[in-house]
Amino acid sequence: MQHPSLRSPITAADRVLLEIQRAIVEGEIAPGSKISEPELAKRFDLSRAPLREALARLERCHLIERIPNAGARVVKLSTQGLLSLYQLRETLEGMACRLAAEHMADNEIAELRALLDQHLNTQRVREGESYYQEAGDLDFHYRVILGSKNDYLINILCDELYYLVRMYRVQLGMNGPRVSRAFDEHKAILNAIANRDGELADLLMRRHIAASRRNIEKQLEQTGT
Amino acid sequence: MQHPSLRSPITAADRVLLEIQRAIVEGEIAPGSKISEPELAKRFDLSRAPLREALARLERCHLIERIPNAGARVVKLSTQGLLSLYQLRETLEGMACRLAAEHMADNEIAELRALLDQHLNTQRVREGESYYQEAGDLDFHYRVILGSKNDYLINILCDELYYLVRMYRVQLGMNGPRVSRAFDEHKAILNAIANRDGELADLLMRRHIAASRRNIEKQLEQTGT
DNA sequence: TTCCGACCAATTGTCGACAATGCGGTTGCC
DNA sequence: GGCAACCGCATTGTCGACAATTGGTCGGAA
Repeated sequence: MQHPSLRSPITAADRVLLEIQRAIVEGEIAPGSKISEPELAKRFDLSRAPLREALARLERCHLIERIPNAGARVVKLSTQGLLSLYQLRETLEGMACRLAAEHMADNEIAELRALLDQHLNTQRVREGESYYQEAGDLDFHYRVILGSKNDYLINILCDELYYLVRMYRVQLGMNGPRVSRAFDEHKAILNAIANRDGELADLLMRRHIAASRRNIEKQLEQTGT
Repeated sequence: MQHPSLRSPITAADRVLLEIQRAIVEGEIAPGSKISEPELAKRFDLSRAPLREALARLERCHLIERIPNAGARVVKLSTQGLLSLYQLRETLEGMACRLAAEHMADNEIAELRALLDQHLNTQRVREGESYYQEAGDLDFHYRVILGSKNDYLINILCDELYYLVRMYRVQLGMNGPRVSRAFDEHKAILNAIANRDGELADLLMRRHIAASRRNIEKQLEQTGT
């Protein structure tokens, strides 16, 4: 499965999936709250069949947890969960960087560099708007991951883990002073990839994600357990 | 989602899932062949609703590939796919080893050591029977993965990747002379974990899986592309 | 002969209703 | 008064039928 919006025919299940995904990630549906199939079916005005299809995919990207004959609940954010998630991200995205340094085409690297400059400019203009930072950051990470050319790795990171990552970042209101530093780290990672130094790219990406984790961790502890 | 057989109520979708999983892994349903929902529904004597639920989970563990409005096909084995899969396994199971060295309880390690001795004995008796080797090997890897105590990592390896790993091994008839060497490697990995040397455990597991990959790769090239 | 377009059968996506299971409140007993 | 079993209700799992889309085939025109 790839990102639904990229697949040719957009089915009803796809639409409701995107809608619910957004609602959960942005906290519109509260973490830990119960998912009622009849209620959601009525709310989106469709039958339970496509809704269940959507729920199956939501479970796949860890946004909900289902128990047979008992229903589904939205996941709860926790320090433990954040730690496990970012621990995995460090390893996987580090691996992605190493592979990207081997497999990315020269023009892909050039495009990525252009993207980075562009994001840096829009960032300077729109100081403090976390949305653009969020989008820009994700864009960079996505491209590096795709550059690994490993389909299983791409699937896990982009389809199964990233919605949850976004959920943590959005719900904890990430912006703060880390924004500009993140751009520098991206630049360094890109340089390592451009130099075909996979080992360094791996290391830098791990540190980059670890720093991001500490940042969120701090925020989460402030907000409360 | 955890392994279906471990969840309390076994639904109809679970039964047919296990059945089809087995059929695909063992090659009873040919790789690349089309999956017909009406046909399977008739074959297992149930409606298409639970069948589609099963198909969704089969897609999740990469045993089938679905295209909207066009149907599902059993995955085809390929050198490229094997490479990507084992590349990922090296990284993930290496990580699992490192975490297991940190988090496994002493009694868990003791149990794992007992398991290894037991498997070694049964292996000596049943020389050449690849089934027991297969089961024993998986058992070892599963325990190490569970020892990592990282739920996301456990989910990816045990629920999403391992059916595919088994598919490659079963369909290529893995037995050969690597059996006894694998036991020694397991032993070395366990020792590293017992010594709480995560770095070494990581390295040894990566080598262990790389060796396994080369073994299968050789077999796959002999059999044909 | 080859390419293009429309038809047609088969398959997938969706729907509404029924059956089975789990949960909460109530009642009865210790 | 506390605990346990019972019962009704809501929710999930399953079913069969209908609608929408696809892929292939047949026919016609360049």
